[in-house]
Amino acid sequence: MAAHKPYYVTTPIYYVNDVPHIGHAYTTLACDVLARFIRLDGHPVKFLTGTDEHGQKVEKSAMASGETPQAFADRVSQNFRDLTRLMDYSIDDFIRTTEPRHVAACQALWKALEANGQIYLGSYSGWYAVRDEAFYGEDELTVTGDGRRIAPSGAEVEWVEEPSYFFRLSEWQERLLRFYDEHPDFILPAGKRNEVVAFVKSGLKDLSISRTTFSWGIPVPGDERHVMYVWLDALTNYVTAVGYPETGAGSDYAAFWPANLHMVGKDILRFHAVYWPAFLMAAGLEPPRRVFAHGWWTVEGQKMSKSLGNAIAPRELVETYGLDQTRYFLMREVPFGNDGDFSRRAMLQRINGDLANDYGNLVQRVLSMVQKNCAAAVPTPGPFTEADERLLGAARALLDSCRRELQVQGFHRMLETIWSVIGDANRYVDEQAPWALRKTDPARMNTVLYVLAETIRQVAVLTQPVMPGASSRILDLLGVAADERGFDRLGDKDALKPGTPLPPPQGVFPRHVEPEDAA
RNA sequence: GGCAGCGUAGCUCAGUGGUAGAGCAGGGGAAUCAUAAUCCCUUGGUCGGGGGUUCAAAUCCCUCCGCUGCUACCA
Repeated sequence: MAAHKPYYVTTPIYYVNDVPHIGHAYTTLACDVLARFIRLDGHPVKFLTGTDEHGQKVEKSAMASGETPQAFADRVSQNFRDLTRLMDYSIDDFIRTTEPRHVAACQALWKALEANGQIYLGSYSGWYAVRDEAFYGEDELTVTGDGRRIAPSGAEVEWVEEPSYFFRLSEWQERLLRFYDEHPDFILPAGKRNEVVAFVKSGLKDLSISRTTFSWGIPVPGDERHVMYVWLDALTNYVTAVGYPETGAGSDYAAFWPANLHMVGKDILRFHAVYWPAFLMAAGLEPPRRVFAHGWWTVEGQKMSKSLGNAIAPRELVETYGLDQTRYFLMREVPFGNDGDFSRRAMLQRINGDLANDYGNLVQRVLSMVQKNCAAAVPTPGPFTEADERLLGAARALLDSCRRELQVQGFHRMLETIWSVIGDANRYVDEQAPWALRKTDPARMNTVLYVLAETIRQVAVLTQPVMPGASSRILDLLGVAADERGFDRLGDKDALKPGTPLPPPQGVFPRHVEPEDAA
């Protein structure tokens, strides 16, 4: 396979009406881990996130706070940029749907659809809830005593009828089904795929793709009374960012499209797995290679909600537990794709058990012995025993297993695999008892400590995508230069060099003690 | 209502025909290099209930109970 195949991964663009919470942080984190992993594996990566800034809700929120929609969007979009810095996301681009490049791309895509006969003017009517920006079916509504109609969400609806452009989605049903069939891993996890297929099989209706009831959006080319439907606008960001409509040889589009992965929350799967590929195919463009729908977090067993006020701010987590710890927990605690629960107890278990005790203490106990007994330098190994080879072999096998897991977004299994080697290493320390060898067989002690240090190097290189800060400190402690930390250095020929001077070890993963307990 | 999925040790989950598993939690022990961390041993499950197929079922079929998701234009 091409060794330097480019990889393009995207987060959804976040709606500026929201305040960033753990859910946003989670989606982007998963992409970041993937992006970092693939870069370390030697591929060019484009990692995109951004904000979705159009729509009636934004218009209304802006008005309510006495701002122009643009000023409002500027202000709130910044919250998501700040999240990038807080979480140390290695993004390559941050797109905003109000940027000129995006307006141009949307209008170009619209024209392409129009030129292909995929758009027609009709009219849309139905019960509409302004608050929800959504139409509801007659059967979904309840009528109050005074004759008002209320949507399931509690919002009042009104009858509206407006001219609207439609996309011929109904014509794409068979093509989509064939596409799902030919690309069985297009939608992950598999359960979600089945839902989407069932939905498409149940029949597709044409999709209203323009609105006239508000103006904060991208004007429809040639009919400026209409603005584009928010999803057509929003989804297009993925091609905007690779320079669409410039698609020629040498363009970013040519290099990175189709995207390898759109990471999304399970609530917006349909837009990405049905409408988006249909839009693209209808415009003569290639659909993305994969859409992964991940699950939601609950907090201490309860659903996150505004009314409960229990949404977790990423900043609070990072300040309380540390960035690497937070990133590790989110990627390790829950099988990726499932819903999961965030609890203080589980967090502490991961921080103290997995990080402080297993990983951190392994590094500390090994490097302390090296510091004291090997003149503060990488020791010189003698011949390797079977046990030595076994541990080194397990460590060297990690890269392949990690690759395999990440190919299907198995973040938790990747970490599980790495931790099995950390467990092997701790057992090996106990079995070999280098503290006893110090007196009986110093040469053998050197070999044991070398094997351990090299195992830790392998592990630390591989934990970089999840915990960039801590992994980097561990590699510093091992005397590995900053430019020697790619996956291409995991082989034997780049193993630790005996004699390399090492700094005094410092704890990398402190135990977390509850402030109440400490007092 | 329809379609799909799930229900396995206290907790989170793996296991899809061949003598019930992991991590954490609980109990006992060893060691002392290390962030009192580590290592070993161990308690614990009639695999949601019932019926069936099979030499053999957590695993296949039927049925019942419970839970969840999807069932179009809300990020």
